[in-house]
Amino acid sequence: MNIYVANIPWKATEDQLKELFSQYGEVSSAKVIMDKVTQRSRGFGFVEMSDDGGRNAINELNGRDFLGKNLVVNEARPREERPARSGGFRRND
DNA sequence: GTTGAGCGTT
Repeated sequence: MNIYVANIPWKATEDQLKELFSQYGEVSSAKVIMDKVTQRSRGFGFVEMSDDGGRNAINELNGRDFLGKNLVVNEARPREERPARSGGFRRND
């Protein structure tokens, strides 16, 4: 289950997210989104874990306190497919 | 060394 985690402190990392969500289920993977240029944490990330454990974590970690900040946990939106940068859209004439 | 609404790089 893909989980969207927002309002995370800039000091938080993927490992901390993984440990935090691991308490409610088996975290398959955790990711913190950071700037592509500055490489600084944008303050939000994503956590992938079991479906039942995910809902469990969302219900418990959503609105909870994390490193001094109120976490915003929700189900992540589907990322369409793999929109790679290769090529692009064709101008339909 | 800065900042604070939101949905990721493949």
